[in-house]
Amino acid sequence: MKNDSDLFLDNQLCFPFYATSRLITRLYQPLLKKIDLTYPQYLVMLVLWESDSIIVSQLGKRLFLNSNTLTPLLKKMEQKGLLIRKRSNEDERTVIIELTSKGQKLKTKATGIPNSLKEQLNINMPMEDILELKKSLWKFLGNFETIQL
Amino acid sequence: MKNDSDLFLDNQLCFPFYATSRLITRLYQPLLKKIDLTYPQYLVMLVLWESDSIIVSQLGKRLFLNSNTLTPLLKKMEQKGLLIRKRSNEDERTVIIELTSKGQKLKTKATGIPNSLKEQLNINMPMEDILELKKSLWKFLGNFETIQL
DNA sequence: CAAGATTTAATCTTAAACAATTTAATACAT
DNA sequence: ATGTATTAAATTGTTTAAGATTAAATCTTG
Repeated sequence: MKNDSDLFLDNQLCFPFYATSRLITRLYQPLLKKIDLTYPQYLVMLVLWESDSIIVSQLGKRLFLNSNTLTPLLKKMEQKGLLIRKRSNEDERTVIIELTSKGQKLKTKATGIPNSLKEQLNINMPMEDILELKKSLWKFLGNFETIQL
Repeated sequence: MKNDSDLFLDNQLCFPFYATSRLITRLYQPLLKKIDLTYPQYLVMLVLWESDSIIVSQLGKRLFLNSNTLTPLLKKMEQKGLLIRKRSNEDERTVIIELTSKGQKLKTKATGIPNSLKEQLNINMPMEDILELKKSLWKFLGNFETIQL
């Protein structure tokens, strides 16, 4: 069952997920800087642009994040004027997040981002990095026997 | 070209990578705590267990990390006695990382981790989270038209 | 060989992540 | 109804992640 090769970095399925996630975030960074958002902040905005208003726990379920991450993040976004936080009247434990008009308007500026990113991917992503990751992912698609999460 | 649905969270390929990566790291955490490692520290150990000695820049290429992340990480691991850092004689700019015997020995304790993780996955990962991610990944495998990185 | 460019790691700063704990509100069981 | 459990968010402390800059060594090129 246990195998020495289980500990090879290239046999860890977790690693391409970890590395790809960070590389994509890096690509986003210059684009998001133009609208003064970080990547996790952008994810919050994506949710709010869909729903306008949501309680923290539901937002957390959507993004797989807890209040220990979300609370400081949302406070920062409130300071920027993108949203407001208020306790619910029905249940004082819950906090409702509401998009402000400034937050609404930001959506217009954001519409070009997905396409810009695709261009970024070709221009600024080092080709060796892409190949490395494609190789990793391909390996796992081609050979499930050695997968280690 | 631009489409309103481009900004739907569920159309972002980046998100399942980001979320899966964090969920896997969370699963690792209790297992790695037993051998006093964090997930990125574990990745460094995986590389060192393969090569015993490596310079920082090469390690960075392997893990897609720069010195601004690696230097503090490696210093912490040096304090734990897992490795030593020393300047190369041939090129004083480069820093060589070498596994200590303590670092070597840790490998034995780590051999069970990949299998333990698979059990963790079944026991401790909330099934709804897994289903959510499977749905996301499936969506992208099934429909490349709407992919937004 | 000397000036400028490049490489390598370290430093500084800001922002996420997340475990563990705390605080407050609500649900619930006897 | 009251004490106990549960839930929601916030707080605290530690570790990553990464942009921007710095400092030192090495390479390059005239």
